[in-house]
Amino acid sequence: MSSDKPHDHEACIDTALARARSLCDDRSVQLTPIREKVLAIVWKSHKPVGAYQVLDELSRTHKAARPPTVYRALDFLIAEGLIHKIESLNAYLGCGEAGVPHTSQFLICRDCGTAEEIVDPALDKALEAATKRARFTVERKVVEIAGLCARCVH
Amino acid sequence: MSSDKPHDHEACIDTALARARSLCDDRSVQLTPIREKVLAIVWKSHKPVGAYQVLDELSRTHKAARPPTVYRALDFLIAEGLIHKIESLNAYLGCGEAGVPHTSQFLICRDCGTAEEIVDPALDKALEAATKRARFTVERKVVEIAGLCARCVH
DNA sequence: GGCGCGTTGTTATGTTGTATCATTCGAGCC
DNA sequence: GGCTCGAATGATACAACATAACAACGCGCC
Repeated sequence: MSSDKPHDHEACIDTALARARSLCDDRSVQLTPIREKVLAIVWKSHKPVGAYQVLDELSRTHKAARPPTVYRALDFLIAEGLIHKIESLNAYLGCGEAGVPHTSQFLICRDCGTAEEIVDPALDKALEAATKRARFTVERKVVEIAGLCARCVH
Repeated sequence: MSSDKPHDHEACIDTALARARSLCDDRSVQLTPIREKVLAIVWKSHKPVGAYQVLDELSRTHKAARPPTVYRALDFLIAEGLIHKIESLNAYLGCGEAGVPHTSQFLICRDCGTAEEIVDPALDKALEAATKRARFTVERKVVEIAGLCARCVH
């Protein structure tokens, strides 16, 4: 997230969950309790979360949870565009633009650990131009910028 | 690589190794036999290579090789800018622009497996503008586009 | 000769992700 | 009611990727 002031993160989670429920309903796919719980865990912060960290949390309420439980839920959520995988961290992050077509670009702070999803049409355009020039058919874009966010650079 | 015609890959490897030797010499760092061998293995193709695949190859001539052997060599080569890590594949690729400051952007074909390193000033500029706007201090950029290359799309 | 430092050897372990098959459960149908 | 089918989950095992920690070696240098 980009706000410089603290935000009501409970509301933030609630919004994300409500939107997820609505989207899954529209698409006639099942946001099961496990999937919803995993989504909530990922949304607990704006920091990318590892799959085994999700597993730890999930285990508290769901003793049967095993790695495949988590990975299946994560795969579902990614397929539905509700979360993103941060490749450079092997971690997962709630998508703030779920349901809106967009490409994912991230600013990841190595100090506070937060990852901000940015939407930059100019960057998209540059990417498109570059791939078109190479006659490359794009299926997936990974843009992950690591460094220090505005708050941590001081 | 971007050429549509086959190229002399032996020459390609030789060039990369020669440049690496020259750069390491300039910098007074040691391109030891293990490191050079690992670099040669990575350069055997223009496809990203996994660390354990490197280990398999290295083991043929170097029986003592273990995971740390390989990862130390890879870390050295990355630090010297001689190879890149492709985060979305957990694999490593020879850098065609070693010694020249540049940001790494890759077009990765899911069909033939080749990864082409592109240099696109417009893309760089867009990235810079986006991060500047967010007052984000960049340390590392990961741009990896997956899809189908011009040869495989047909 | 002994010290410091960079490199490699060695063993063990940590972290991330999948394969495979069994089981459950609800919707639609006869 | 009993069937079947498919989606989701349970359960076990394993594969793939990466690092920790300490020992040993070799070489330049005082």
